[in-house]
Amino acid sequence: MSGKKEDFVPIIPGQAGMYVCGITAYDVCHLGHARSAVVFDIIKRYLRYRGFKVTHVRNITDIDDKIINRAQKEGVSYDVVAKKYTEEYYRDMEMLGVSRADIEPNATDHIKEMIDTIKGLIDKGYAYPVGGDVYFEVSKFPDYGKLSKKNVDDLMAGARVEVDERKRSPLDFALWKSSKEGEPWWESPWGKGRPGWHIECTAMSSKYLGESFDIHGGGADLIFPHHENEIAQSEALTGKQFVTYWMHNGFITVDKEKMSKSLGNFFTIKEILEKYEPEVVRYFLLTSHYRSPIEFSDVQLTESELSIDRYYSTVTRIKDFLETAGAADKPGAYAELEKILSSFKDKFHHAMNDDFNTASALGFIFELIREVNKYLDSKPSGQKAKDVILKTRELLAEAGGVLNIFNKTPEEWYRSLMKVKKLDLSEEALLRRIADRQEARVQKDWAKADAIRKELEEKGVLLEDKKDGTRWKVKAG
RNA sequence: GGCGGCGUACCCAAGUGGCAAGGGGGAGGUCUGCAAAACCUUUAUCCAGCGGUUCGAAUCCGCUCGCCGCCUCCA
Repeated sequence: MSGKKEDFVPIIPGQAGMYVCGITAYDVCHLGHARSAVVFDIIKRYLRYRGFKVTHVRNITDIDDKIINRAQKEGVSYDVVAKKYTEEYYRDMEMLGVSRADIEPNATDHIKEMIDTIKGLIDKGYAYPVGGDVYFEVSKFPDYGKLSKKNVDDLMAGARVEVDERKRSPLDFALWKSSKEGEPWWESPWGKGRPGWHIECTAMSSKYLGESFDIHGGGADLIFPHHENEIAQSEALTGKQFVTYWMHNGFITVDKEKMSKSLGNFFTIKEILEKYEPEVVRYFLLTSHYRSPIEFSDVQLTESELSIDRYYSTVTRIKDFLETAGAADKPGAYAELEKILSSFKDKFHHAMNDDFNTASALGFIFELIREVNKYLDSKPSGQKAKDVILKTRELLAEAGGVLNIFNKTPEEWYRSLMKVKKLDLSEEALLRRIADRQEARVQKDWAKADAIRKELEEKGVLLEDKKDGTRWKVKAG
């Protein structure tokens, strides 16, 4: 609300109530929807990791003009459309490692709560019915505009031509809309109709999180009017502060412009997952701070893929080391690595405590990656060396766990890459060629060995000769 | 027009007034049958520009330029 970073002080110590605006289920989701979901998934995971008991509510708007339009176009009932795209949404989110919210309410399951809320607002004089509609009277709520930092006069000056002359002011917004012929409807004290968009969040958040709660999130485009209107409705009704912390994620851009339905410059999650591994997409979304705009491009996705590959290459080295390390007590120069290890958690927490700075947190992860590689290059052995490496693995897993990335085995990562890159090569055929090449290498037939390596590289597989055999990986990037 | 944000190397990107993280790329090197991976060195005397505050500013203030967003449905 202050527009600045603030320390998190929950209403109930140790707990956090978080409401995040989900989607309107009228079409498939694009990357922008994914960003919002991933960002708040991380926020929830981190708060839990730090010991907060988080109640996460994420709504689905399943009744609205766009849904009705789509249903009419397709000649089906509105709930068929809503159900279809809700399912698509959950499928996309699961791919991206977004966990389910604790409560995922649909608007249409809360018509009664909404009607009660609207009745309350009318009783208190903040809303008025006209015909079958009910509007919220903005002029009755003096704080209107406090979140978006707009003032009512400016809004009035900029108001577009108003079609509905029954409204007392162009700024007044609908709490309840009477239904037109052929539209879905619910019975209400004002006749047959359906709820306005903003009221569901007020009714459902108070039902599940109380009249006042800690965090309310969503995309930056929801600040006005959606969240402003929620504040007006909620605080008018209860007289209490609605939300302590408002958090809004920035946009995905394409050629610097906001990715959006209306501009038509969007990429659906499904399209992107045709070309990129889901973890790549999630990682990409974490490489910038959540409030900054992030430019969507193949170059950036490819770099993300390379970064992840670097991570898994190191995991492979760690695994190889732990399996083959000798007993000879030669711990080598571990001081530097130990230094990084001992400060890693603090740095990671510090980054995440600072408004969930995932980009900075990733930086620390790669700093640790470099140090452990350096240490492994020194060819250490013995128990001390193993302990240090085990500690490294544990810390990497912990950080990756919070961000819900880096949690595959390298084998899973390469198989997944193989699939998404549609390699014209089965794992069996690949292993056969590696065996062929090994034979050639034993014969010191370097020409043949190199030819096989080249052949596989052209198919998208890279070979790395190690002391005890050859490793393969799918060429990233 | 009102309100808000952004501008850091070849690209992406973090940066809480005190020697400019991290990733990708480039150049050189170590290792290797040759590679790859990994590591090392190097690639911003400087953070859009100009002023100001300060012992000290990418970080605070002012102005200028450029880009973007919200003000209408929108993650």
